[in-house]
Amino acid sequence: MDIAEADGRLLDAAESLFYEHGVQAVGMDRIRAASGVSLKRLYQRFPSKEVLVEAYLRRRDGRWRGALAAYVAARPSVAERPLAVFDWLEEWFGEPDFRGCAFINAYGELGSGSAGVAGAVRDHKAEVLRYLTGLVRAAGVADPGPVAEQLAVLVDGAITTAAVTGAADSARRAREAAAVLLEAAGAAGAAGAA
Amino acid sequence: MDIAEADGRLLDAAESLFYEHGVQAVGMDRIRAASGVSLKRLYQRFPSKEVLVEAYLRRRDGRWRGALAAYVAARPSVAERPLAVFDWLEEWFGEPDFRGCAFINAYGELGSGSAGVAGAVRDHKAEVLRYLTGLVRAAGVADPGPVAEQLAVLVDGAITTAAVTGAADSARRAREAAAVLLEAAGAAGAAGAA
DNA sequence: TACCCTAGAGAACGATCGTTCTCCGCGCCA
DNA sequence: TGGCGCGGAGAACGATCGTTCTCTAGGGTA
Repeated sequence: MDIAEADGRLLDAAESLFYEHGVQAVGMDRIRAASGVSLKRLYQRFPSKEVLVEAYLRRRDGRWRGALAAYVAARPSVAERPLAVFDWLEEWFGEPDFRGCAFINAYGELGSGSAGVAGAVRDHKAEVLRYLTGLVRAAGVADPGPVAEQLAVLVDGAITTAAVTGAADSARRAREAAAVLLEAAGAAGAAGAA
Repeated sequence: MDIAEADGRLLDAAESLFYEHGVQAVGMDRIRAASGVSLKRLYQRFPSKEVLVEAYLRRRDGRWRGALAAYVAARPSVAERPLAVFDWLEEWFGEPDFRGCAFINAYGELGSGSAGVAGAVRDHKAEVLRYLTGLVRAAGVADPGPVAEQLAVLVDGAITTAAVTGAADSARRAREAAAVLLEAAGAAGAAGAA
């Protein structure tokens, strides 16, 4: 097993275990068992649990935003794309292992004690906001910043609501709200389109 | 020290420590030290940590909603009250010990492992939604359910955004969004009022 | 064939956790 | 006054944590 594969297996195991059970509830030995990588190699690649947690969050950030962007980009109309974000959320909420936002969960658990984790979470939220701002601008809103911030609030709210209630309809409600906000802000006409 | 005072001191200590550092990062001995209540009494009143955590959440739920309702009820106009929720959030976000939603934090940390905690979190969110529904109805919206759900999403999103960014302006953005949504739903004229 | 470096398996270590137990001193009732 | 029970302080216990160490086996090089 080369280094790249060991890293991948470690991060895969870390992601599924940390996300499902929380960070503190999962010991390093459990990651070793799930990954099949020895403890020695684990500590060679990630010299502490905190480093591994931050690496898990940063890789998940890239993948999560990549999957979202790929889904949204498939919509031909730029006016629909901001709303497509919420369609993607609804699909995500329906997945059986959905358990809320990994970044908010990690921040609530460790944010006050780990600067690295807090930084990864802040970076993720900032990137999402940047991405939403681009979508809103492309949809024809002259001043996209405020609306994008509103959409970001709706995204986070929909995620946490779905996590707690276990139902996916918060995505629908957030989508309807986003449509109203976009229309009020002067976006091109697709607001409200199914 | 009688039982009521011991309970109060234990829950006070649990609330400030659990909320600031997370549940798993705080040991029972630290709660004993902060409360001044002996470990023996602690376990007489709360026979396990999980029971204490759930009691902490349920007491916080009552106080949190009580403080919100008191603030909102001071607004003379029922049409303004749904928006006053976000004014209260903005004040809360500015407090130095603000660290996000205690319920979402606890759920992310323990939700998959503790049915009692998960139930307390779900009950809290359901009560908040019930309260918002009443406010929206009183503001003159004929079908308050969907709008109240949207406001609940905005509330949760504003809280988590404020927690991660450390800035209180997500409350303003959420308030503006709520005003647009209420007006679109046919609420009485105060929407958008400062 | 003899040697060395690496990696794996898992024991070991010190710390800390939730929980229980021991011991002691103080206040109440006869 | 003497005994009794309750509560406080904190040691103790077993488990588990993050991290390191030991031991051993195997493969590449002279």
